[in-house]
Amino acid sequence: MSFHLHQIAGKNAEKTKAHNRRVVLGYLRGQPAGRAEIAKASGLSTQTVSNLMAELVTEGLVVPTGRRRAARGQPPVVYAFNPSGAAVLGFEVRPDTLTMVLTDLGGTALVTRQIPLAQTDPAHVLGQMAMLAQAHMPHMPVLGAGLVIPGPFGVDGLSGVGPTALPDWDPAQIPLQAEAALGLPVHFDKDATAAALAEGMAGAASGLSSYAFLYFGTGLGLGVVAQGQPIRGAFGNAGEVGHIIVHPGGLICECGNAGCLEQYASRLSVQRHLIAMGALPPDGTGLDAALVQLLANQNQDLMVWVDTAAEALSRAIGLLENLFDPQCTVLGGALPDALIDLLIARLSLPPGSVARHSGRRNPRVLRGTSGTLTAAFGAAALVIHDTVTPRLDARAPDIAATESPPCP
Amino acid sequence: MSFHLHQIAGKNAEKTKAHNRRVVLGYLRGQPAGRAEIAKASGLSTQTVSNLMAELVTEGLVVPTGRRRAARGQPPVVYAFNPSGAAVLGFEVRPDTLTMVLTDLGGTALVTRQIPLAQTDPAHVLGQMAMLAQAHMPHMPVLGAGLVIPGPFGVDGLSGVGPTALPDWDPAQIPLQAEAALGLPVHFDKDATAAALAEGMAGAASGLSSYAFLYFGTGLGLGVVAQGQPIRGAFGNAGEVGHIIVHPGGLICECGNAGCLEQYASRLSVQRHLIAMGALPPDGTGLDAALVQLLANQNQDLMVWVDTAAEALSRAIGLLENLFDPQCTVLGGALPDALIDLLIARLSLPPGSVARHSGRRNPRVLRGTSGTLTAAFGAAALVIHDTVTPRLDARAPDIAATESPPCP
DNA sequence: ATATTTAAATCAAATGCTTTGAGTTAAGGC
DNA sequence: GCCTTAACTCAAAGCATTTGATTTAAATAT
Repeated sequence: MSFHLHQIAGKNAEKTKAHNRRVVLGYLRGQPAGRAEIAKASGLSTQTVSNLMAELVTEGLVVPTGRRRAARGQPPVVYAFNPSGAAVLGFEVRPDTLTMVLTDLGGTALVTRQIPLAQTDPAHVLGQMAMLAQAHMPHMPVLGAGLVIPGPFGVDGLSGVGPTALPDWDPAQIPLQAEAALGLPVHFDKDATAAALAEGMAGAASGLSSYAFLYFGTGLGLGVVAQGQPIRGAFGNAGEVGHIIVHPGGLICECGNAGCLEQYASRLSVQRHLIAMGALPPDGTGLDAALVQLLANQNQDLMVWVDTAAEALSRAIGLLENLFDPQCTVLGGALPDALIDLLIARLSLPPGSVARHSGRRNPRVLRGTSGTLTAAFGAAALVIHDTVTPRLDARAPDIAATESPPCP
Repeated sequence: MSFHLHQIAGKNAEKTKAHNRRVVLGYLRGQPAGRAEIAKASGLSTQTVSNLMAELVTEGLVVPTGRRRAARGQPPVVYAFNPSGAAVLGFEVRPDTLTMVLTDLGGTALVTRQIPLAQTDPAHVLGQMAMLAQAHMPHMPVLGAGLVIPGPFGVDGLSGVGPTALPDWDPAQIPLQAEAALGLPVHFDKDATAAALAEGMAGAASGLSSYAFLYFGTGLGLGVVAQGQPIRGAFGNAGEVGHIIVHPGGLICECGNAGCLEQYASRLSVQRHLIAMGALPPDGTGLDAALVQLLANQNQDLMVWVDTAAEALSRAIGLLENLFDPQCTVLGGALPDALIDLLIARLSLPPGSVARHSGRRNPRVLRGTSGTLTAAFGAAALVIHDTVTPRLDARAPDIAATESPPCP
């Protein structure tokens, strides 16, 4: 899988059927419904929906839940999406850890495993992944695997440095190698984008078609879903929010900028702050426990950081609102819930934002799924998303096709 | 047309054919090709491509350009996209002016008209539009009309104020009314998004699938195309770049923010600066002529503005790069070419950007189409884009469908 | 109670496109 | 000249959706 949209593929009857299956599944994931309702919503004939439903029931992806007696007429047989009908794998690779989750189609964890990584070369890690997967194969069918790593990919001065560096992980090669190693279709993406999809599937953004997800990993990531589709950009690096400048002339970042958001609002930044204040040992261990503790005590050192971080985040969220016009912005990832809640409470969002819309139905900012497994669940969500969301298929270029013509 | 992606529609044989037509046309718009090549690129059979081509040739959208003798085997008959095969209309409505362009499918102008608007109520303006269209109907088929207005739509404190306000122009109603008035399919969007599509069709971004277009209108707009699709956001307000904060604590903007980009880099900002410097009469007339003149003289007052604007733009472009990961960022719109060139020359882009990518093939920033007709051409581009780009069709909700479930 | 109305679901063609496989045409290479 | 390669065409087959007539089942009216 590459990130450029090379050439959109043509369709035939089979592709059309696959599309319609996704339409039906996607609708049913939102709410249980009878066949006639689905037909009306999708524009398909009831007969077609009947045929598809019969297949989906056979496969176990959908289950009838009895008749609904509502108005006149024969009451419809209501069908519901069956999360237990199949499973998916999600892998998150970080320089020091490999995380695997096995979830059902609802995103509910069946198995979670974390193992430390001594080496980070793809061959070794893929071997570990295959081993883990082998050891936890469920009885239900496994539809595919998601694989996420921290971004950005292939950026001078950003990718090779810092604690998230994974050398030799080429986005163009890895998915194919992973498919070979796992024997499953593999969906590859960066952690924040995947985490955003997870949030849209079962979390705070469920049911939304346009939203932004700020992901606290080591740094700060961003996944944006616009009109139901994740934004990936030309090289899969969209959403590199950690290095947007919120304080011109502010703290120097290793990326070369001054005043990067990540310097003010990230795990690393709070860790550094607490070490400097003597609230954490110099090696920075025990951050999560300390955060919970300090938060409970309303520790002033922490509050100082919260205010600074909230100011920086407010600017960033204002930006995201004006650039992406999301239904809402969600904050989640590897920080304690209570801390994220506090950050949200301390936000002062800029007034000049398209988020102040008369048609708005959602809060501007919400807390999403927290915890260190967020990205791995996101990886699983990549597969689920692919299963239930209609899409435009791309075709890989065959022979030395021009990848992107030069800007004239 | 609404901006929420309500529910994706199912496909049948006819829809499939329409999709495949777009695939073929889209490929041919990039480069002339033989049928076998198109088949290979699209994954369709040669027979299908043959059938589609026969239709497209009959309709005049595609023309054979002779055989290409290349390697062994029977030389392919090469077909080219025929821009003259049909025409499209583009309308731009501003509070004081209605602009219409009639272009061929290559985006080349056949007719351009501007008329002043005394009233801005939709009924009157739609009447004027119908009148203009009527008066300039070409002999070739007209595929549709694009209609653009300045954004944002429905935003408290932004939409109703300032020189771009068009009260009573409801994005949910206008397209339908326009279709009735014109008797053509109408594509509605905000000016900058449409202008971006135009740039991707024939301008600096042609052939690119991910790019950002900064549009100098009265204020400063942004259109973003990601993976071939324009980003519109939940309410069609994505790309409201004028009100992102580039100078925290800087100049007060009427939106309520301090330090908005628009205060530093826009027609209004340079106009205000030149008036303050006495280089322009207090009513601000004659801006364009003055700009050309002052530029030729390397006027110091103007240079001061250019440096300030370039600094603000550099920050904004850095942001866009990190958030959208475009192949390049294009600057265009209602400023003289030479001034845009100078702005680009004076940029100092931040180093911490995913644009510093090893796979990069395009300049980070380019000048695009300038002139006051940019947005109207963009409106026309909406129709052309729709004609040649495969898409996921949405279905309008039928009866009291939940438009967007509340963020839980 | 019984008949009527309304709506869902099924059955059995029919329809629309795409694909397949055999055959034809036109060029380069030996 | 003959073989190979590749593009293209023709006719039949295949796949999935649609259409129109029927059946089923509940709410309402008589």
